[in-house]
Amino acid sequence: MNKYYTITELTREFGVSTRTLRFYEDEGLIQPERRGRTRLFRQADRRLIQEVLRGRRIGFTIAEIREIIQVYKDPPGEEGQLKLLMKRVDEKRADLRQKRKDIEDTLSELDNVEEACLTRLAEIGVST
Amino acid sequence: MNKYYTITELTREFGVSTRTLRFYEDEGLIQPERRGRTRLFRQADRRLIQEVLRGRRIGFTIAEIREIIQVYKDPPGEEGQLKLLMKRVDEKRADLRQKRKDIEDTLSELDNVEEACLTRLAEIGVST
DNA sequence: AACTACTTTTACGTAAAAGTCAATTTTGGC
DNA sequence: GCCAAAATTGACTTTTACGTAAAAGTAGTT
Repeated sequence: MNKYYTITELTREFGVSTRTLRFYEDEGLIQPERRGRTRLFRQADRRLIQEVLRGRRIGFTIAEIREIIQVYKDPPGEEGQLKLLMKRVDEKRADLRQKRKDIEDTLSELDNVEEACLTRLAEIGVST
Repeated sequence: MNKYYTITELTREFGVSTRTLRFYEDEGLIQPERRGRTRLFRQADRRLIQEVLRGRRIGFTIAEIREIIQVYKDPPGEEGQLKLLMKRVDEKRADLRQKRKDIEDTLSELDNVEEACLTRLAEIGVST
C-alpha cells in the first residue's frame, strides 16, 4: 500500500520536532512529497531520517551527512570526483576509528568510576 | 624536574588555540598555576587536556566532561549522591554503546561507498 | 633600553542546529 | 459545510564552543 507518514508520526517515532524535519528538508537531506502544502513522508524518507539521526549522534555536520547521502542518490561519474570522494571516505573512516577508540577508552574509564562508587558505598556501609 | 609547559607548547601539541585552553580554564576543567599572570601548565594539566579533548571528540559537552572530571578530583561522599552518579554513569554507558554501534554501522556503510566508487572507476576504465 | 615573541584580559562576534512564537492555511471528522 | 486539531511558514531567539580584535603585560636577547 506504500503508506504515507505524517510529520508528527515521524517526530514521535524519532523524538525530534517538526521544526527539525522541516529544517532537514530545507537542507536538502529529505524530499517528502506534497499534497497541497502538506508533507507526505514515505519509507524512503523514513530511512533517510534514520540515517541523518545516526550521523548526528556520531557528530557529523549536516553538510557531511548530505555528502554521504548524495553518493547514493547520484554517485559522481567523473574520475577526479570519484577519487576525491574516496579520499574523503578514507579520512572519515580514520576519524571514526579514532572515535571508536575514544569511546572504548571512555567506557573503561566509566567502569572505573562505577567501581570507585561501589567501593565508597561499601565503606559507608551500604549493601548493594 | 617537574617541568612546566607554556600555553603555546600545549596548543601545538594538541592542535588547539590558546583561546580554547583559556576557555577550558574559565570552565573549570583545568587549573594551571600562575607566575605573575602567566599560566604554567604541569603534567596533570596536560593529562586533563587530553581527557577533555577525548570527550570533545566523542561529542560530550563541556558540562558533561566537567562532571566526569569532578569525580576524580572529589568523589561524592554521600549515599544519595553516589547512587545518582552511578545512575548517570550507567546512562552515559548506554549512550556510548549506542554511539559505538552507530560508528560501526557507518563504517560498513563507508565500505560500501568505497566499493561503489571502485566499481564505477573500473567501468570508466581506470585501473586502481 | 629597545626589540621581538609571547601572553593576558576584556569584550564582542559567530556558526551550526535547532527552539520558539505568531500568524496563517489545511485537513479530517461529523 | 463547519470547526477544532494539525500543519505550514517566516522571523526571531537560543545554546555551545570557541574566534577575534584591541590594548597592555612579560621575558629573553641583543
